This record gives sequence, structure tokens and C-alpha cells, in this order.
Amino acid sequence: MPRAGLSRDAVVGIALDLVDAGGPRGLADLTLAKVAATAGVATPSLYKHVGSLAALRRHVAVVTLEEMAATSAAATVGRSGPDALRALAGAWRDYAREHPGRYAATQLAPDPDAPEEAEHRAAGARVVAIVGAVLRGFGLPEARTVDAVRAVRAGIHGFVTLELAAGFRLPEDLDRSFDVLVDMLVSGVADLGDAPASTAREERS
Amino acid sequence: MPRAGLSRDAVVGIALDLVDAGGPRGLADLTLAKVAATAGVATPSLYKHVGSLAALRRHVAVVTLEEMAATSAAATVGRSGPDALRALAGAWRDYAREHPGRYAATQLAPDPDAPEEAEHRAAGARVVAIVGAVLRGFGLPEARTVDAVRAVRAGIHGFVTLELAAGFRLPEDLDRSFDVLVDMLVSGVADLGDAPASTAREERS
DNA sequence: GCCCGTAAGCTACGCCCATTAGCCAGACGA
DNA sequence: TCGTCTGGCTAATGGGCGTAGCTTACGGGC
Repeated sequence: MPRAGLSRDAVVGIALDLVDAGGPRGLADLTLAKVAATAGVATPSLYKHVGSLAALRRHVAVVTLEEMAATSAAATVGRSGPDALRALAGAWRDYAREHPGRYAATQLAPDPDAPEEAEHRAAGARVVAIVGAVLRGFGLPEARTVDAVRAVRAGIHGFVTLELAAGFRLPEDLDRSFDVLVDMLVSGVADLGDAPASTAREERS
Repeated sequence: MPRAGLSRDAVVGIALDLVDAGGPRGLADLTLAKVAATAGVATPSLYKHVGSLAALRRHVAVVTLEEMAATSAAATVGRSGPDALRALAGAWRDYAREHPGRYAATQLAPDPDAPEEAEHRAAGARVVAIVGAVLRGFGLPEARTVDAVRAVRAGIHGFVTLELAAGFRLPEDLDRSFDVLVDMLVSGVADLGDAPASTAREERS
């Protein structure tokens, strides 16, 4: 009979903690039963605050995307060009390593059509916009910016994903490998501004 | 009372079909109940052929990794250097687009210690070895090969993952973006062989 | 051609989870 | 003070994995 004083934000907060505690599989292992247990409440009570497990996951995703946007912005403020891109890449990877579960939530793809996922899409777009802003500092032709954003996202995301999944089995220094990748992206993006050919090709003077 | 004539391979085959039919979420949505239904058998009967759902997923992963290794080898035979790397990247992406579910299975990370996953680890290592072989054609110092392999895997995997997850929302030409990324990787790897500095940095003559 | 062991099915069960329906009591505005 | 809204609850359904233990088809040896 006493009230638990829940709210949608409280429920999402508990879910975030569980996702964090669960490592990279935290989001997949997230369960309404666990949320209810840590909230000290029966499972069906959660439906008063959250539409479904899927909806809860989406809310978690929105929060994590907002965090990503915030840390990305913080890392790149006052920087530009290669400096900004390196800082962005580092911030991204740091976030993923500190919060593997949250990072996984970040990758939950919103349905492009579902109206109830508009907030989710917007949060994702905000992160992508930051990448775009950083890359604009390279002075690329507008038509090339999309390609550059995609390459950067793909490179960093791919590395982080493989790192979190323990996909790199050799003990070799991961930090150095990440630097190498980021260097590739930096000079690749820079080249994109210089090479006017229809498809950039490797050119060594 | 009539026998269904199942076998481990038959069960895995059905699972592969279901994974293929389920799109990128096919592996996650794979369920023993569905396998049993399409086999025309009661669910518990599957345990005569497969240890568990997780084990079935691993078997699926092994098959897909073997397919990846085979197509990678086929795509790169008779090529070397940038030519081989481009072919490898293309083959990888094609496989992911033709078989999104199987590609997802490819990314299932084996436990580094569990002895029953040795086959899984070996299959993964075979794919990585092909990447290594391709990159050795660039004449990199041995110490740098690991970094290059990681960068290439990260870049391609990241792109493909984002593409499958519909993570690229703009309608811009994905093929061109992929080419741009591959070009970055090709010239980045080539530069890695030329730059002897402790950490490669972007150099424009 | 019988006989028996193995192995491939089965049913029944236990447990966990999501979700729905419908009840009940506490909090708060009128 | 009364009534309503709301955030809890219990009960129940349906689906999934996995285990136990039974039964029966198949194939090899005599």
C-alpha cells in the first residue's frame, strides 16, 4: 500500500544502471523483471510508466545518445580540423569503454517511420550533426561531407565495437592501433578535400 | 512415430535459413521453437542434436565464418596490394548485404577460454588471417600489420554494420561512400609502410 | 529371421519473462 | 468531506528454454 514514488525518469534511470552493470550485453539482458526488482515493485507496475520493454530500451537509447552528443560537444569545443576529429574519436571511444552497455544502447536503430520514435531519431541526428560540424572544419566540398561523415562513423564505431566484443584477440596495444586508425581517417578526410577526382584514389606524390 | 531424420547439420541448416529469413535481427530472433516447427518436430527433440540455443548459435556462427573465409579467399586470389584489399572489402560488404542475418552471426564473439568454442575461434582466426595475408602484400613492417588489420576490419565492419542497421539515413549514394572509405583504408595502409615514425601522423608533402 | 541395444523422437514439467485485465487504496483537488 | 485520478497490486495468459523420463523405430549380431 505504500507508494514507491516511481516515474518514467526513475524507471529509465534504473534501466540505465542495469545496462551499465551488464557490460556490453547489458542492453540485451535488460529485463522488466530486473528493473521492477531493483525498484522494489511488481513487474506489471512498470507499465504505468513505460509502454513496453522495447519502449524502455528506446528511452535508454535516447538518454545515451544525448550523453554522446554532450561529451562529443565538450571534447571538440574550441578545436577544429584534425585536432577536433582526434578529440571526437577519443571521446567516443572513452565513452564506449567507460559505459559499454550504454554504448550498445547508442547503436539501437530507430525505425525511420514510427512516429513514436521521432525523439530517438532526433537524438541520433544530433550526434551525427556534431560529426558533420567537425568535418566541415576540413573545408570539404559539400558533396563529400556525407562520405566523410560515414567513413568516420564507420571507422570509429567499428573499432569500438570490435574492441568491446573482445574481437581483437592479440594482446598488442589497442591504444596504438586506435591512433593508427584515427590517423588514417584524419588524413583520408584531409585528402578528400584536395582530390577533386570523381573517386578519390590513393596518390603518393 | 515416424522419424524425421534430423542430424546436427540438418538442424544447423534450418537455423541458417531462419537466420537468413530474419534479416539483420535473424540471429537474435532465432528460437528453438521456430527451428523445431520448421523441422516438423517437438522442441525438446532438438536437444538430441544440439546442446542448447547458444550452442546452435555458435554452430551457425562457425558456418558463416567459413563462408566469409571462402568468399574472401575467392575474391582476393590472384590479386595483391590495393587491388586485393579493395576486392576483399567489396566481397565482405556484398556478403553482408546478401545475407544480413548470417553477417550478424559472423560477429558473435567466441569466449576466449571456453574449450567448446575452439572451433569458433579457429574459424574467426581464419578470416582474420586472410586480411593479414592481403595486407602483407603492402610490405608493412611486421609490427604495423596488426594495426593495419585492425583498422581495416574496423572500417569495413563499421560501415557494413551501420548500413545494415539503416544507420545512414540520408539517401546519398552508399556505394560511393563505401568507395571513399575503402580508398582511405588503402592509402592509410600504404602510408603505414612508408612512415617510419613511432606514431604515423598525417603528412602532406 | 529374431533380439536387443542405441538413439531419436515424444509428453509432461518447471522456471522465467512480457504483457493484459481488473482490483484497491492513497493522494489531491473541489 | 467527497470524489476522482493514479500508482500500485494480484491473477492469469502465452511463449520461450531446458530437464526428466518414457517409448519406439532402426540396425547389427546371432
